[in-house]
Amino acid sequence: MRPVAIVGPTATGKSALGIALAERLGGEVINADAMQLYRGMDIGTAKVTPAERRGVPHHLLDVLEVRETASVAAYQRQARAVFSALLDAGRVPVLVGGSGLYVQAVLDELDFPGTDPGLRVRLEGELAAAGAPALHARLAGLDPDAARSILPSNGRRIVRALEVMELTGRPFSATLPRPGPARYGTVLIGLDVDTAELDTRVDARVARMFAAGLAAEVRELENQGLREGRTASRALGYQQVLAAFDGDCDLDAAATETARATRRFVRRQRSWFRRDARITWLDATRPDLADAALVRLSGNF
RNA sequence: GGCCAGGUAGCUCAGUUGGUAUGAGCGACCGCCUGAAAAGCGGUAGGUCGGCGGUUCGACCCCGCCCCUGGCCA
Repeated sequence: MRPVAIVGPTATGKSALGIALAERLGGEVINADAMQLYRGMDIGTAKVTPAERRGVPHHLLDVLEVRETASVAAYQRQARAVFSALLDAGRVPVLVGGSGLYVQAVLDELDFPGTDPGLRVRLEGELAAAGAPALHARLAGLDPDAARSILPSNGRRIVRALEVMELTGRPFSATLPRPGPARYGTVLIGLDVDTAELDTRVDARVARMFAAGLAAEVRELENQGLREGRTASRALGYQQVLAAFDGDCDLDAAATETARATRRFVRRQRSWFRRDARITWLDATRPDLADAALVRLSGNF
């Protein structure tokens, strides 16, 4: 049986489908959601509870502390190691998540040429001092191709391009993911829901998170260094609750803002996944969802 | 009832000493995406400038009346 990846915007039921498929295929779930890597970020990331997992093993959940910075490259190494181990053991890998780059890092031929914290700090200092356009001009002199594909205002990507060049001595020249088949013969299934309906689901889900004690969860994580966490402190819901703790707004406003930001995130997830022609899309509201997904997996449709 | 302030983009507001609104931020829509990706970056569409009259070559801007909102006084 070929591995399967379940992708798509948030709040469409990817986790539940992943568990259902794993049960029926003799598989195990591998998380491909950047924020669910964090230990303690449960309510706000809608992480499946042990009970909901129904005994299906889940990998790459709770592997980072909130003060640690997430990294696609590190994730890629770990996820591929799990994939290989499962395949060796005759288990079916079920990759589930909404972080497009993370999914791609596992399934496509992406190489990450390394990083250097000291160099990073230096370049970010230069970015702060000179501004993005100045660094972009330098990039244009070193690697015109890269400069053309990165906007002069996008400081972050400019810094990364310069870092790679200083590190490797070669042009950054972003190698676009080849439009080939996915690694391991993985079948990609996309879940989506009509926009108006999904927006309603998002609103309901955010309300549920706040009612379930998201604020208390954030308070606890704050004690564990959430504010120093470069990645975790930016997570939807967490970011907004921290702002409320700072007195910028009350918790109701934080909830409203979280819902709004999540809707925007859904749009961005769609625009990322839409361009991947390998994905077979299913309407997440159909009652026979798991069966429909299984049909795609066996290739008889 | 009287006085004052205000009514400009979906929202909060700039602005025009009368000459086709360079409007801004947020939102919306669309897109980009290689060690922070629930991040980061960009593009586009939105306005009969509260209504009706008047003055003027020309009014969002001046005048009159009216409507609405907030405040103060009775």
